[in-house]
Amino acid sequence: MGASKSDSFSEEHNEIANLFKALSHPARIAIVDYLLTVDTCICGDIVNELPLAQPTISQHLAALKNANIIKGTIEGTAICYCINPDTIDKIENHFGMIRHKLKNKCC
Amino acid sequence: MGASKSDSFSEEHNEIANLFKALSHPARIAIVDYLLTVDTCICGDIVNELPLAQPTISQHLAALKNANIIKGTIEGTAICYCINPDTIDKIENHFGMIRHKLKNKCC
DNA sequence: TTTAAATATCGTAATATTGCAATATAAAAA
DNA sequence: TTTTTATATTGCAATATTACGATATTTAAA
Repeated sequence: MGASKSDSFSEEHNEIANLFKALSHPARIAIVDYLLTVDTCICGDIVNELPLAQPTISQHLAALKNANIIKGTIEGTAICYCINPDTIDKIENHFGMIRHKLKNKCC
Repeated sequence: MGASKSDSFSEEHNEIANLFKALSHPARIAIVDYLLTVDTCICGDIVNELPLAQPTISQHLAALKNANIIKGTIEGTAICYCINPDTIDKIENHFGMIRHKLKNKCC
């Protein structure tokens, strides 16, 4: 075996796990952080910010985009990426649920 | 290569990425969900709830414990796991930061 | 049209994760 | 002490992720 048995779990559990997986690498956290720090929607200068080669960063951006955590629009030869607030909301709501359920617990 | 270049990233980025990695599998999401649903701190009956073998669940529990997302206390031959609210706080604070930084952005 | 710039994709090697059978460990019960 | 119960660890096979050089693609500039 080795593959994750995603078929055995609920759609919701798979969905939220995939969001976390998209955020489970320091480079992708750094990309999100950088997108939040720069004032405008920025483009490929992320390559200059991170100690990774351009194809690697492109892959990480694709992973974030695939999970809807960022969105990008074509701008000449560049692509302008920015955070997708809707997905941030979705994750925050999940923690809201956790927080709510934790209220009546023993720990 | 293949290994993550964690040395190249900040301590903080690695730490938050590790928290997300611990939550990046549907089985571990299901475990957290179950721990939140059951009224008391529960023990090994998670094995009966999930479509995975006991050693696999033990591994997932170890991953969650290693990330401080759950904590466990020995109770006879059983171990009583429950959510660690402090770590939930830590993750929520991260999203609070994101939310705050998003306020002044263009997207 | 040719060149330059920015990003994506392909191919591949190295490493990590996932899952489970078999086995070990540890404490309660008989 | 022996057995049972609950959990952890080991070893291994299958799959996924990470990283990057080489190359493709696409659009602006010359």
